[in-house]
Amino acid sequence: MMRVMSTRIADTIRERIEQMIVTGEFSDGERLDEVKLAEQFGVSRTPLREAFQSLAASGLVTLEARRGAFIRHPDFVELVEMFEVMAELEAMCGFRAARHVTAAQMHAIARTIEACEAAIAKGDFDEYYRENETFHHLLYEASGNRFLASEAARLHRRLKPYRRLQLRANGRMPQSMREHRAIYSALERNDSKAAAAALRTHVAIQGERFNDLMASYRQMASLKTG
Amino acid sequence: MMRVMSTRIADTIRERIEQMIVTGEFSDGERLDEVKLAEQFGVSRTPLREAFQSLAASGLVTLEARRGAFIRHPDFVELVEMFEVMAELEAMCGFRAARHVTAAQMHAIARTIEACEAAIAKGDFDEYYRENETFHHLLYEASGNRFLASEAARLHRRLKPYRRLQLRANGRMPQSMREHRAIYSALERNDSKAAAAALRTHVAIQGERFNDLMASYRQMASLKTG
DNA sequence: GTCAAATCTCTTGTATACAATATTATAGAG
DNA sequence: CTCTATAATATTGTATACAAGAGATTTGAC
Repeated sequence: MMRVMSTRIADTIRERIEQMIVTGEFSDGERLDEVKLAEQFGVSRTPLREAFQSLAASGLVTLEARRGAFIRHPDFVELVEMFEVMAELEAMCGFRAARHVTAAQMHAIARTIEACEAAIAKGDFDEYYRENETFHHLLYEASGNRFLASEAARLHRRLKPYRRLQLRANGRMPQSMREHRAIYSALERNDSKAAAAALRTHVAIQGERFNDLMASYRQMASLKTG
Repeated sequence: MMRVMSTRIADTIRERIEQMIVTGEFSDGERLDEVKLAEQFGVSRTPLREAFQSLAASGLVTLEARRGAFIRHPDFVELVEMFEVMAELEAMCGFRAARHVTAAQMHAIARTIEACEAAIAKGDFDEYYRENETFHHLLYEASGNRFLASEAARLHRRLKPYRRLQLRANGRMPQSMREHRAIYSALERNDSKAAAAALRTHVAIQGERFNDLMASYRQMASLKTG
């Protein structure tokens, strides 16, 4: 889980631009100016172009030949689609985890659930987000399918900013915690179908959650164009 | 489906290297020599490095900081894992397609099935592979979830060389065709669960198919080290 | 005043030069 | 002979220079 420190400028730049994108510093469709950004970061265009490619690979920007890199915020429909796939991937993780999870993994999962609840009690949002992420990553690992785990983690990461807004938008945390416990319980009983169903519910956008996301999306949209 | 012609050297290089990787011209773990390849292709290192990044994004090579780009053939376990995820993604496509598929899409799917059968009758393998790919891509589109479709297509593409070997290894084509018809039938009846199940069976590696893949993998492995 | 064509500028794509790090070879000590 | 430290070499990472295409602007015709 610990990131290895890289001395590559391109990687650093990539992270900084990603942060800027995620915090809504660019509007949708905006072109990323190579020379301006290079100047701003005090580097040449070379590492910037590498960063652009990397960002394009994770879908945050699109590269158009001889036109440049353009910010690509998912529209609302795409966002729903992405959450739908995320739900299914997590369900798959849960399904498999119910059979493959080890005692040590169950212990670690239990610990993050408690840490989440403690964070809520303290009102420490950042702590909650961190522990929540750990919870999900542990689940991916517990699937026993490392490729699945990496794909799930990739999409999870991509959805991070939207999930965060969604949760912050209203007091969904207690409900989310109950779902965590339901997932844990299903794993404990080695009930694959229940685990899959619990995770699908936990992640999917349906009912009021749909409205929550829409609200948070509008909020982001207003940031973007502002 | 038609690829737009790009004049970027980097893109051309990327495709050529990908082709070389896929046809087993590099051994697993082999380092791709920037200067040698640049010379070989008659270009500078710049577009080569871009191609490396792109290849890394699709998982064909891994980039190690200040060490270079290394060929990353999936080992057998990883391959099975990837097919497992592919099966689930296709099942998801089928599940959704059973509800969303249009008459025009059904027509197009029927046409590719017939084209597949005609290709088998003619003994035209390349034709079969092309039509089979179209069949699956049509299914992805029919899911009505464009993000899902793009993710499925991405993984499908990544698995292409292995699927090809697997099919060629033995006379699985007739069975595969029966499964295509079963999928079509499920879609026609708007039976989501049946469509999902049929696709899971079609793609998943289980029973004898496991042995087929293992055999073809050994074949590739011998190519790689040879 | 509007439209089209040509030119000019700006931006990306590629090549090359330079810097910094990893790998290998070599020399020396034990 | 082996192990370690140091130097030499090779390779990647970054900067800069150059080439080429896209977009903007100006000029001209109608």
